[in-house]
Amino acid sequence: MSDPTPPPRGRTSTKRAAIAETLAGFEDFRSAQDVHEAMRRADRRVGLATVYRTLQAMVEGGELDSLRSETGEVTYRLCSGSHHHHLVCRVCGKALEVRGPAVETWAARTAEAHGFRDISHTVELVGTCSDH
Amino acid sequence: MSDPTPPPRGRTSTKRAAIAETLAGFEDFRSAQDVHEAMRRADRRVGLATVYRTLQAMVEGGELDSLRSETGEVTYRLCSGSHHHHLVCRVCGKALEVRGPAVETWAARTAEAHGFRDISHTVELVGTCSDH
DNA sequence: ATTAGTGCAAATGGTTTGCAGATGT
DNA sequence: ACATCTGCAAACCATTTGCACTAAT
Repeated sequence: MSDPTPPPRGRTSTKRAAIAETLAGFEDFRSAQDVHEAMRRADRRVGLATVYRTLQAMVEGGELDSLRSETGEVTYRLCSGSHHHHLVCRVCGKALEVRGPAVETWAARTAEAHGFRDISHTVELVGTCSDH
Repeated sequence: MSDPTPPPRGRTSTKRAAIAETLAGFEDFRSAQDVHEAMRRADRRVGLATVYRTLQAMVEGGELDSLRSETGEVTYRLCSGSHHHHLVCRVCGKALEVRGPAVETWAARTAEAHGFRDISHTVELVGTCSDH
């Protein structure tokens, strides 16, 4: 039911490029506020609203992955392509991508067993990495 | 490192009992606002702040399970005891408890393989149930 | 010219907090 | 009495929106 082909974007945007670039400088998930602050410090001022709008658009366009932090803010990171989940360190925030065929299968089967359609799943692992 | 024994509660609270009772009338996860509203309609008025405070206390005391909805609000439900995950209908909100030994194992192994300790995981399945 | 993109400030909406008064022990 | 519990209103804070303005095509 969802359009697999990302709809055409509007005209080329300077800010959007700057935001994407800033995001590229990070390894893990950052909030819109983080991105905005980072750009401010780098003297690449952007309106906070623009950051929010752009980030959302990028997620819809499939360029970004987003997830909700434990405190409830939405965080973003450049998309790596194929479907995967995250293993996040609760101390340093480092996030590793992990793939879990076992989980995908389990999710599909479980959903089907209960008569659910169009299943999507959220799987996040949080732990303390070896550096802590 | 965390105290496994729920710390002693304060004195017996009337409101807390009312809130727990209200929550008992629900099957799936409800937000603090939902609970507050339900109580208002049942003529068991309570301050919204009290609902928030109480709900949080109950989660800490291990009486409630809480999770964040897709829109970011925190939702609560009486704890059912053993560890499990949820299969939620995106249309009616109905939530089924599902157990996934496969997922637990996968989570533990994945974490270990990357040197992570004290792993906890979040797994939520969202789909459309057979009634829709 | 046209229209999408942007900034700013104001509006939202869930959640938290400060504080005075009610309540259980 | 005394500490905890409550309610109310104000404070918070991430996010959204209205609107005038700038810039890409």
